[in-house]
Amino acid sequence: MELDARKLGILKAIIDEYIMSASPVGSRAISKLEGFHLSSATIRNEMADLEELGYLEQPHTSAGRVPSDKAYRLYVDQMMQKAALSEDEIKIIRAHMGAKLDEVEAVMKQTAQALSTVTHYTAMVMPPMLSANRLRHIQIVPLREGRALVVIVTTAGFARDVVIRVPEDMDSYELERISRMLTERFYDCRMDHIGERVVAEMSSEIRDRGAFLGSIVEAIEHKIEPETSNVQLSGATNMLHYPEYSDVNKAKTFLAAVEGRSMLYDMLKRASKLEFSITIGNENEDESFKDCSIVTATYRIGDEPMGSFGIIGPTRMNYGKVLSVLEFMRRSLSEILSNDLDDE
Amino acid sequence: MELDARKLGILKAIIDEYIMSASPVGSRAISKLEGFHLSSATIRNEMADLEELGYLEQPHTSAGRVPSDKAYRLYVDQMMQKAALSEDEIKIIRAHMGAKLDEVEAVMKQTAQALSTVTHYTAMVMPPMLSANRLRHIQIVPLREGRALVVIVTTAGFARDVVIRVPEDMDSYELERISRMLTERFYDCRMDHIGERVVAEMSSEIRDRGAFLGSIVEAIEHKIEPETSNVQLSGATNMLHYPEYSDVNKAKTFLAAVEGRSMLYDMLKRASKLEFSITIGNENEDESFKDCSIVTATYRIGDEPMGSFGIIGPTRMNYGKVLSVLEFMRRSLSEILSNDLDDE
DNA sequence: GTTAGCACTCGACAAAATAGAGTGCTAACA
DNA sequence: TGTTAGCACTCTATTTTGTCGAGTGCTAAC
Repeated sequence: MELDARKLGILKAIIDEYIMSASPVGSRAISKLEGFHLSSATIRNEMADLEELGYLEQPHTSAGRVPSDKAYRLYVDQMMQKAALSEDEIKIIRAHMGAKLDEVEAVMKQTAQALSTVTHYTAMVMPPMLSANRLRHIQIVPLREGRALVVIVTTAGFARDVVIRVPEDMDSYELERISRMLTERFYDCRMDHIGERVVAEMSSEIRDRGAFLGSIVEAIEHKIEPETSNVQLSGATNMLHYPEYSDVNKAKTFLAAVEGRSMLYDMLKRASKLEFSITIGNENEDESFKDCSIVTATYRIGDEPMGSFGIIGPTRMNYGKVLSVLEFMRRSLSEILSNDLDDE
Repeated sequence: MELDARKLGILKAIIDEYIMSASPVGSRAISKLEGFHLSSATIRNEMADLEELGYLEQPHTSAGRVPSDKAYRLYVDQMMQKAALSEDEIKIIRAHMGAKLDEVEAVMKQTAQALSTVTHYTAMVMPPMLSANRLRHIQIVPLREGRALVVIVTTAGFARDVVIRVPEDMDSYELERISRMLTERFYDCRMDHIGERVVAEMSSEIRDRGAFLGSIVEAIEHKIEPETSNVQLSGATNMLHYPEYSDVNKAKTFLAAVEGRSMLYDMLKRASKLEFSITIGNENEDESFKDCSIVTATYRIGDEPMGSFGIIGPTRMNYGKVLSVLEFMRRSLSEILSNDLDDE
């Protein structure tokens, strides 16, 4: 038995219907649809076949049928059509992304909010990696005895800071001197090259300060990547609208998984290697997302991938719409951030 | 009719019972309690009185009775006894607060987690105000044309940054010069005094740069206060354990109110004027917290109040325990942050 | 002032009845 | 051979009904 055009059509119709209604689809509903001139009995036969092939599932005898993860995968890969954004949706996004984009943090937050508002799902956004940014300034500020704060500023207007230990015998003048030297020497150097260059160029010069320089390099490399707490999350409660989560326990599992944000961080990190990615239900590694689909996109500045963002929704998600939204947002984001970086 | 000792005792027993069980308390349950040698009929009479006085409510004829907000208020003000922390609880807190407290951000996060884990309610923590901190360093780093990043470092190892506009004709040397001058001049100055001192001492000197200095001052004053997004939240999903929130809609309202964190920010801000505060049910201004009680505490460094944190739970909250936990945490926090500031 | 007794109320829960959506199978049809 | 009408059957969701028990308020007696 194979998947001929008619079966495919029926499957698509079932999925579309189920995405709308969230309740099992029966043969009669399909047979009454425009475009099929088949009786419900015929549809029933086809549905039985589709079930045998693993594309449909029956919650119990005599309910309608529900698409399996396998069906969604097929749908996403071959049958789905992208849904253009409506005027209203574009308006909502513009409202969030307009004006005052001075701080990148704010851009990320607005992005997350726009995404969750437009899609009615849960949105997550990871801020840009600093790798492709260039260094503007390093400042080592002595705090209390034995501690200093390293502040690093990059082209895009990011400041990152981290507390390091300093040798007791190092006074504030020396720290200032080192700050100035590092800034001068590595001005406009790509952030992800600083580490090796420091090691290569400087180890010979300041031999007895090796350990100290090491800790600065470590700090820099560590701060290139965003942190868990920087992942913006928005609309987690949107999930409670959906019948899938009317059971409080399911809701709890989902919300708890999302609350820590470290799982989201990992997912976005992994996703940043791809332009777009879709993982459906059981394709998700984590148990708590077995009933969810996760769609992500990666935004770039120039050729460089900078970070990812995505949508988490029920497997019964409006994939077409979500993909369009992500694509739109990907472009806006790249634009906004490039402007921030280059001109204006 | 007045509230004699016996009525008070009965009311306290009812409240204690209801806090434990979450279900309406009947007269028999009370009469069987140690310490009352009264029949259920007598208790019933007293309960009828208490209801008339507004301390008890009846969900419907012939359920037991439930304490009103007024009753909780009385309970908290006069009858409650603090519950000492158990060994286990102290252990949990120590586990969170031990070690690696280099970054204040991390301390705040751990605090929130400790609070929510120990109490099983929702915890919120606001990071310290910078007002009492002293300036360590100001650096103005030119970014693209017409924009610069102001980075401010304070004694406690905080760095705050903000993008400002700079006059087109101002080059990086001048910015460096101004940075150095500001740092030297206001080194060790309290953050909340810098604004006025700049205005008082410097306006005459750099007359034509008034607007520019103004924007720096504004940036500093603005960044003294933490931002909405800095409020740490933990255990929001804990609320779903409680029968009060087994209704998905109630849960949704609560979680949505909490998700934005701006409401929490406002509450904590207001609370930072008091050592401790308890608001019960309807005492909360916001509609979404009408079924909650919120207990907050303010931590200090030396004499200076620095920030607040608190617990949100059902009105039927274990007030005694929560207060003890907050008190304990208030002390730990003050200690940890003082160490961070002063010695080590 | 306290208490035993009693009729009454009301929600929670379980069992039973009903409705309806959907299925699979068979036999007839084109 | 593929399609379809018809029908018996299955299963859930919903409603109805009945029962149980906790709790109350009131009265009368102690």
